[in-house]
Amino acid sequence: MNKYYSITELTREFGISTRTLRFYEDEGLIHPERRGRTRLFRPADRRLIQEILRGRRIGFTIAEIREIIQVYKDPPGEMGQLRLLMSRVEEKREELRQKRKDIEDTLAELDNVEEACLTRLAEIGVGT
Amino acid sequence: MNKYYSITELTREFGISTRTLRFYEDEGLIHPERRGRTRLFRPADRRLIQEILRGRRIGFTIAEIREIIQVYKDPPGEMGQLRLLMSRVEEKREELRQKRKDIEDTLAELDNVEEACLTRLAEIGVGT
DNA sequence: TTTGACTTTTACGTCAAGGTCAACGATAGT
DNA sequence: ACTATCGTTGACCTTGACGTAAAAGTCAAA
Repeated sequence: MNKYYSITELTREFGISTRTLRFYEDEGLIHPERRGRTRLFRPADRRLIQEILRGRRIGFTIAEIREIIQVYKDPPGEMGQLRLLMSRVEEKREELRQKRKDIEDTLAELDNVEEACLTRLAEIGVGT
Repeated sequence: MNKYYSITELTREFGISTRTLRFYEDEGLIHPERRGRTRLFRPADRRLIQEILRGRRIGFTIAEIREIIQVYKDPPGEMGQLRLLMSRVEEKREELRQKRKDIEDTLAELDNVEEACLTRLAEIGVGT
């Protein structure tokens, strides 16, 4: 069985362009199979793309995403490397926690904006 | 009294460049006062810059940030405009909620990475 | 067999968000 | 008077993440 996805199938599912997927391959993020020159994406490739897009949404660069992928498929074996990796992971987490806070603050602000809008609408409504 | 901040004072506080602040002025995000040609930033400007940087951290573009600022200083008075604004605000909120979820998922993943690292370190430690 | 939908590679274009550099003015310290 | 430090404008440069167009191959349906 082993279903394959075509490139446009995936671009449609994820709302991205073929250029983007080819670009991600050039950048070493994904490695779809080939039949002749044509790319064949397997479920694992699909899941990887989902993760890439998630990384993109939260503002990771291609380089950062590549790095995370590397860690997953090939965790370093040497001690110093491991420690280095861990400290970099901790940095990333701190950054993400900050970002989460930023988002929560902004969501709260947007609540205010919405309320102000509703008030304003009521005023106008009354005047009409 | 009415304290003023100099441009470098602010760049140091926020870890950004003078170019960035001047760029934000060109883009109409801030409007510091002037004494001659020199910019004078007031506390209100400073707070605005903080909000701009928060927007930047969560991935808003300059245009989006400008738009939000506009809403704050000049909420639309016309009904259709208000409805339009509210729907756009709701879109933004949905986007932010998605982003928050992405961040939480990624934080969970980074937990796993860290654990894997610790396990690996223990293995190496034992072998040493 | 021609049309249409899909695929490929190569290569130049674009856009946002600043970086960088030049050339200069104002002010303060030595 | 000289040097440092901080400020200005204006112009071009850079980087990341793709967009877009050209030229061509594959395959199924009409």
